[in-house]
Amino acid sequence: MAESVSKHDVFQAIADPTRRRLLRLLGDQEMSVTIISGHFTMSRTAVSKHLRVLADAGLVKDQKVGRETRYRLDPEPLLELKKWLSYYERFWENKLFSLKRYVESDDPAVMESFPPLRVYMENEE
Amino acid sequence: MAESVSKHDVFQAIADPTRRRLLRLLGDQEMSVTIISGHFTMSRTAVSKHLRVLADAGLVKDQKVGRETRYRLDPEPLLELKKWLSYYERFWENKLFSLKRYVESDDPAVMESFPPLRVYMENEE
DNA sequence: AAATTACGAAACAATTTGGTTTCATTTAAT
DNA sequence: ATTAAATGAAACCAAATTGTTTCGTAATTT
Repeated sequence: MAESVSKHDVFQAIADPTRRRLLRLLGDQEMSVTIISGHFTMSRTAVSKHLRVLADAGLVKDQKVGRETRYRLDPEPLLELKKWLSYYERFWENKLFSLKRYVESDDPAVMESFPPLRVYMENEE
Repeated sequence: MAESVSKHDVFQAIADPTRRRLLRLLGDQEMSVTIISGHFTMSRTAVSKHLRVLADAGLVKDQKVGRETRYRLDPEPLLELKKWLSYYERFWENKLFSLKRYVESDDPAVMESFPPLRVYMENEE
């Protein structure tokens, strides 16, 4: 299961809004480059380059069929993102959730569910 | 709950590996700019600019304390990412999970759990 | 066989990004 | 009152990003 080191990483790949639109589009259906670029105002070549970035990140796969190249979504690399995000779950669970309760409750006792404020330390790590 | 339109979006903000390291660092503890930049080889000013990008995306909050500026994580904007990602859950649940079962099972009957291949249509949307 | 279609490569340009060094300002320490 | 520390703003630079147009090539139609 060796993760091949891709030229572009997922974080980089999804940073661009056009590429996020592409992923959505290809989630519905496999499509040729010309059909895909019909959904955008930019040139076909520009779309093609975005597809290349997505392919380098492993987010899409391409397949030659006759003279056309069809792209389809491969969501697998998004698992890395999911994993990265999961680290921050605890912050939502602790801080934000209790904050929401506090804001919505009007009950000062709820304040106790807050974790103590962190102390600023000079020598961390 | 009007989402203020931030100058930088979350996707953009987390695209840079340095900024992802910053988020991790600030998750542990609130810190001053000097202390933070002590964790990086680049200049303090460079780190400061990364912090600015994160702040523009709402991912960190800053607070002036005397002559120093302390930054802390604000994970809330990551919920947008989580929401975006959730769209792709169905793909993992369908395609990948069944693929994994297929690959690992050696049982050709498992093949039936695959959804039919999508037909290429000229006129979508 | 000739024309058309689908596509990527290449060269180019504008803008953004990610870094630097220098400088001014505010606050704290001596 | 000076000096030192903490920081952001500004000017600058190299490289990457995002787009364009032009061209060549392979496959399909006519």
